[in-house]
Amino acid sequence: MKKRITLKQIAKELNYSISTVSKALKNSPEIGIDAKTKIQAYAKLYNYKPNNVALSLKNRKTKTIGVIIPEMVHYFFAKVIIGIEKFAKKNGYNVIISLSNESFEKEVINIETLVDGQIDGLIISLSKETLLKQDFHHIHETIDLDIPIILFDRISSNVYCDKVIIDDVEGAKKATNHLIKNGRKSILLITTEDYVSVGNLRTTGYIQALKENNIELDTDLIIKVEDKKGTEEELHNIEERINEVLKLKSDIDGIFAVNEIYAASALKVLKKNNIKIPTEVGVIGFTDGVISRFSDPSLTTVDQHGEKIGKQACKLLIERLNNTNNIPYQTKIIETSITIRESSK
Amino acid sequence: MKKRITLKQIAKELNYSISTVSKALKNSPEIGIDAKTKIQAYAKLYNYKPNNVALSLKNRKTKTIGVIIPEMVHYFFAKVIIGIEKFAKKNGYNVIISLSNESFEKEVINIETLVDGQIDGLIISLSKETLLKQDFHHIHETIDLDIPIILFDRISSNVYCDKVIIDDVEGAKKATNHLIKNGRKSILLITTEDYVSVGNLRTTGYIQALKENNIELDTDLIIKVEDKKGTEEELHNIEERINEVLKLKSDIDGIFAVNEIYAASALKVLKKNNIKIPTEVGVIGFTDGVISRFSDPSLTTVDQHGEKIGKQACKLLIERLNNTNNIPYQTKIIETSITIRESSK
DNA sequence: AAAACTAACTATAACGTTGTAGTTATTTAA
DNA sequence: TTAAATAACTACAACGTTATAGTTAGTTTT
Repeated sequence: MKKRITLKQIAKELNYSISTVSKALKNSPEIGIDAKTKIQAYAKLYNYKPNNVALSLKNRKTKTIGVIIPEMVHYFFAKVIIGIEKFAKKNGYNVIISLSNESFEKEVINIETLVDGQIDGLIISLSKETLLKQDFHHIHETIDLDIPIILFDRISSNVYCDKVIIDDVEGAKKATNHLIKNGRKSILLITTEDYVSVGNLRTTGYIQALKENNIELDTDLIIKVEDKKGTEEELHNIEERINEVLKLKSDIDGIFAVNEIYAASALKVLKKNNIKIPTEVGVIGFTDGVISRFSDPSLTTVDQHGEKIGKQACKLLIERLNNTNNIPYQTKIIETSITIRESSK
Repeated sequence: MKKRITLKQIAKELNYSISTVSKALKNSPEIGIDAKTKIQAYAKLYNYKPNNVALSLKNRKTKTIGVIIPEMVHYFFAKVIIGIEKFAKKNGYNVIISLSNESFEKEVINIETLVDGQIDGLIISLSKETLLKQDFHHIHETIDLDIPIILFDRISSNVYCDKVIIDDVEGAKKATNHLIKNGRKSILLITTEDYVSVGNLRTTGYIQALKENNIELDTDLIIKVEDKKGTEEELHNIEERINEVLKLKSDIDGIFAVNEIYAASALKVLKKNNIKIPTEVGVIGFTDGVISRFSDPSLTTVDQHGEKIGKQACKLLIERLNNTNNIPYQTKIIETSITIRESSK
């Protein structure tokens, strides 16, 4: 009903010019005390708020940050968004969220729509398909348009921009070492195919940890999962493979899974085989999500501190937006930490 | 580097007026074929895209929908957002997401920022604090400003607007009936304090189901949890209370929990007491999330179909945005369904 | 008392678009 | 052959804001 009031209307009503009203509301010294009080009172009464769209047009900035993530139903990404949102709000920025749904095409479309004047900068975690294709033209084009991009977690060394990642190698090493310190020697790794950068790096960390502890690498102890969509049958398939390896290698005393779903699957298979956790086999996952917390036994995990990652990404972006002179690109590494629960001890 | 090109620049470069360029790109019959081809080719070459901010200002609509949810790390809300996002994109709308974090104050601030010209309409699930306070002035003010609001899930009958909900009473009834049909008679209810609307309604459904099956209501079988933030100790507290009741009432053969966290807690306590699931006690939760799917045994749940809710909410909103003549407010009810898993059979 | 200054305003342009209302030539009708 | 019609454009205003550059009237300086 009562539409939002504009400067024009105030000006007309109080018989001042638009400029006077604008300046009075900004408390400019150019304006006399009488006019100021009158205008400010009127504005307050009618709850004047400047129209942000007009401001965006004038200032050529929207004070909005776009975020594109591969999926929503994922503890880690949800946490990252919380971090971004908090930091953004605190600095007067809004956040638009888009989902690529792990699809290259959707990622491209999302970027295009957002770049059409909606946002000042972007924070992106690349989709699996993009990583597989190694096609980053959409990212490059956006950067060329002078719209800064921050990549997090799912990054590529072929893109030059600011990045926020965890040290996946280090995290995986910590996880593996944790199991080794518990006296475990035959550790099963459940990871993804190599094209998923994080899976790849975590595999590397696992291998390094073994080497540093003089444990010989047994490739039969590595399960690489074709990681598409988490359908029921795919899940079943994973369990099947874990089961097979477990039968084949009866001396397995530890399992390191590169995400919590694989870790939960491992728990299930172990329990089905009446293998005691953690006494006979210790299990550790990656990503400290709800599944880990509520599984039985609860899962020891490598915590990625998603909220910190989000905050850092947002910070990098806002810094870049405020600095017209080009600062060199940075890659920030967020420390992981291990949360020890029942599945290992 | 290469900033986005505008109509003005094209006009200057090709020696036409801005209007001509604008019309040529819209394929207006007013413009000659020569000019059209030249202008369109040039625009394509330089990848002209209209500036959305300018369009928003001109059209007084932003083609953006604001969404405010109480929390992000929650399967149900994540699913709702997916539904909203999909439907919005398909209809040329973008989605801005804000988090109220269950706080009344944040909810108010979020609405204020979004309403400042950023969005055409809002989709909101109210925070617990708002529901407790019963203060809806911010919602009313927004509606007064002619900005349509759709409420979902956490609604209030004191607000007049479009709403999308599930039939919580019906869903709880279904759940309770499911247990009863399995021959269970002494069913423990784990619910929230009454001010949380959904908890309240689900309690009602439970009571109704008992009544319809001529089972006498035993209030000792109802645990009402003070539902604040899911801290570790609060969780522990819940488990403690379940344990007590279980000890006290040894004939309990079914448990209905109004969310999946309570259900998971119940599972834990049962297992600790060596009570067989589902043979001795059947368990059913509400919300079909990851916890239910990955728990052991996996949890039977009432599926709220969050994505459908999101889609419906978005549909209602867009319909209202397209219809200037006031249609009466609607409340859409999304059917729940039961997903049967190992915890009941 | 003319020149310089200042206080308190207003006009204008610009951000990028688009729709309406002109303005030219050129062609057609009477 | 003059009026009317048409094709192919351009000018202008408006969306809401702000910064820059005026414009007044009144006050100070000399």
